[in-house]
Amino acid sequence: MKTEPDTYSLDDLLQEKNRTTAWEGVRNYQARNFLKNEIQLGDEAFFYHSSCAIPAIVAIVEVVRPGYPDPSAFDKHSPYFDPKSDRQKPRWFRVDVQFKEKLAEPITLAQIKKNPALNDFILTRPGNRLSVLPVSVHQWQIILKMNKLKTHKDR
DNA sequence: GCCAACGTTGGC
DNA sequence: GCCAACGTTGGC
Repeated sequence: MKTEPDTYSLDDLLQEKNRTTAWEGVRNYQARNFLKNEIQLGDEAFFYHSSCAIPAIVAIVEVVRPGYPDPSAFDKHSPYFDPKSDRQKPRWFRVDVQFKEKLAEPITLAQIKKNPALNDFILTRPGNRLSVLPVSVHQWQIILKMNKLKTHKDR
């Protein structure tokens, strides 16, 4: 799951109540379908910083509430407002995620690109613009092996 | 700031 | 349903 740290960073997540946030504002149908149909309660996800100096995976989060309608689409004052989404037939969905672990060191996009075992990873495919994208179990394990985890559960 | 790649819109 | 124009994403 990608986020621009200037807009919402890992530090922001860590300051939330229960270190939990609603992953709202996704306005891409393919990403929406992952949020709505694919993501299960208890799934883990990488928390990725994009559009910044060093794009990288910085943490792991856990889905604590699976897909449900994104109310920011109904809010005229939200930057994510979409007049074409109505409450009877919501167009956009979100999930809630909770902080789980912070990586001891970020796994950078550059590192991921250099790893031939991750050639099929959607993140590194040219022109990829999905803000929510699937990671196979195999890819997940390869990426985790690229770095040691340091937990911050007791902070 | 540039620009490639892609998604969305809307006329036809 | 096609496709040109436009907007957005996101690495560099």
